[in-house]
Amino acid sequence: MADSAKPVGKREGRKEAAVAVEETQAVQLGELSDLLGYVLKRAQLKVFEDFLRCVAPLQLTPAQFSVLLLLDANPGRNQTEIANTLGILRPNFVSLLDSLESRDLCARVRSANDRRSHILMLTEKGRAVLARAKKLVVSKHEARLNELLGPDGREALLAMLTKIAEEF
Amino acid sequence: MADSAKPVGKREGRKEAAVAVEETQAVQLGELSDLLGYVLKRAQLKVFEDFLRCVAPLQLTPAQFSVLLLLDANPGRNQTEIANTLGILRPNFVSLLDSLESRDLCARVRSANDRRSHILMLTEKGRAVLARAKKLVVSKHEARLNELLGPDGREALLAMLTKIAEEF
DNA sequence: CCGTGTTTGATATGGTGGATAACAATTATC
DNA sequence: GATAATTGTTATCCACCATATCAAACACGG
Repeated sequence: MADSAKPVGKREGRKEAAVAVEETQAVQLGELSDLLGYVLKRAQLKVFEDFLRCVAPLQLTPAQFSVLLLLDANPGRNQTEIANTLGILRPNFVSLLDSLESRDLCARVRSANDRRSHILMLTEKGRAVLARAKKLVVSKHEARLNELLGPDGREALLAMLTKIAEEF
Repeated sequence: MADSAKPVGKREGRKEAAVAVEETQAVQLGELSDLLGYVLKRAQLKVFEDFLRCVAPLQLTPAQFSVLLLLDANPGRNQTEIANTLGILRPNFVSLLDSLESRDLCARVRSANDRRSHILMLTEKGRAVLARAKKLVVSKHEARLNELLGPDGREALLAMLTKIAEEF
């Protein structure tokens, strides 16, 4: 703290010099841009983000939407079966179902065969909401992806991702 | 509970009957298999899972690895800059850095120009670990993806995901 | 200079998902 | 009929993400 504490270089304090000379030079991603896992996660976040926007009027998360879809395609199944196919652990599936049931989108019905299990089914409202959600997803969400990648690009992407998801 | 409570059919008690007749029929994914977001997330989980396995000997998560990569490619940057380019919020980046610094993989050095900020740098050990991690990632992780998709397939996938991550 | 506003790293905190253990009720098995 | 397994549930823990706030340090206008 003898002669120059700040006087060091107010004239081009590295920030101003940067603006003039190098515009604060952006951070280089480097090899990160070749890391499939990194780009994959980034893309996934963007896609989910857009999904939420597109289906916002119906207040459905990707997980909730996927449950409604499964219930519609698989009537008569119980919680364990639905949760398993979605890769959700049974304990965590309970509150997810609670949220849907509290909104009267689906219902748990005690099975007659096995009184331990709950048969899951969509309510009328659930079917209606699902139908509207599907339309939003197709007309806004997937449409935007189609626009960005092209129909064939989207198919190719889907095929490769499916391969990874199933065989990796 | 009059005549047959259990006697209903021990011989094919609905589970056994299923095994014989329908093998407990798998739950149908239905339209879920065409939902890009769903497949994308599934694939992402698989890839991260494999990454963890491949780089397990070095005890590095994808996030930690990406930080080491960035520090190596961008010497002299501070926490805010690194965190921002990774999409990590500054508060959450603190503990992530703590974990790396406590293992002596990187270090925070007070900047001379701006004594608020910490210049981040890899330690010798950090560089060594990063080098070993890179080898594992390339030789095991990315190699497996190459094997599954083919070199051109992997490139095409990377290109489309990058497009989504950047332009979506 | 000085006061106001901003930035940086940090802490605290809340919310959400994922994972395990344990439990009562029910069913399966022998 | 006793023992084991399954189903839904609760409780709990941990990892991530997000917001508000703070002290220290800087920037800037008067």
